[in-house]
Amino acid sequence: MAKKNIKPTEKELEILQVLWDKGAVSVREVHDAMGGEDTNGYTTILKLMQIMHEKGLVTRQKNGKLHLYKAVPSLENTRQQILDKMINTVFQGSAAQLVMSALGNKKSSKEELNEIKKYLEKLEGGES
Amino acid sequence: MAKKNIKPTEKELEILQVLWDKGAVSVREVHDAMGGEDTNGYTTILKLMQIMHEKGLVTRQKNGKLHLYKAVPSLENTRQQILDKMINTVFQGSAAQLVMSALGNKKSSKEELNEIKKYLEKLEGGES
DNA sequence: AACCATCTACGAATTATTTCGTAAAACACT
DNA sequence: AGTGTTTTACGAAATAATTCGTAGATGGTT
Repeated sequence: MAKKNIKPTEKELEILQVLWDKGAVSVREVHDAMGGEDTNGYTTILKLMQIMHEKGLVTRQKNGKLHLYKAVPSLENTRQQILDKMINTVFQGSAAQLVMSALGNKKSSKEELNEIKKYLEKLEGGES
Repeated sequence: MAKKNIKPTEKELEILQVLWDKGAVSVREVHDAMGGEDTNGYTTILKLMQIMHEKGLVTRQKNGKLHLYKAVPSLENTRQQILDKMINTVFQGSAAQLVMSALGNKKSSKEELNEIKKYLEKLEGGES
């Protein structure tokens, strides 16, 4: 059992978003990216990120006075993780149902739909 | 503002699953369906359902000694709700990305893939 | 060195969620 | 009416997640 697979909380996910987007950043940058003091207190974000560090959700590195944080789990893994769970708890184990719900809902652009179609064909080609 | 859109918690979602599946059922039925006393204490489920009633997530009706509960939010609505949120928080607003992640991950059966393809074509046909 | 702005550490309050024990009510059956 | 089983009501404990205040550390600037 190599992977611990710690499940990020809601707020932690928001922070991970920023880290995935920006790479190695300071608490302040995250705080700003999330909407600044109007949205969350600075020390709130700081604390959260410290907790994430304890949990192993992020690594950090000193840079002068401040710490630069990086996400540990990958965006892809985390997506899979969350998708799997959602498929099981809300879509009765059927990825297809989820897909159709997702498409029916958001009016995706033609390009997006085409992209998906291509993707589907590739998938079908790959499986005998 | 007609809809309140109360967000069910994790456990509440599990209960809603059962209600969507079975219609109008007693606490005991839900409790059983969720794995019985090994999984959750009876009064835990009861309490949860009482809270859900307060929140308006379920309605209930007396039937002799017991209450029969029904889900208020629809399965479809709830799915959309959760999907939307997930698309925004983890898939950068792109339903297509979610779809492809979902398909790449779970090896869906050929039938499922075909179903999706048909669905896609219908969608494309519908939009000029 | 003294000062200032910014950052970290940390404890603790607050809020949300889940779990459970206990007691009273409801009904069925003698 | 009395007993037993099942259900409800309710309070409160246990746990998890979020928020914030305060103090001390750090580095830059004069």
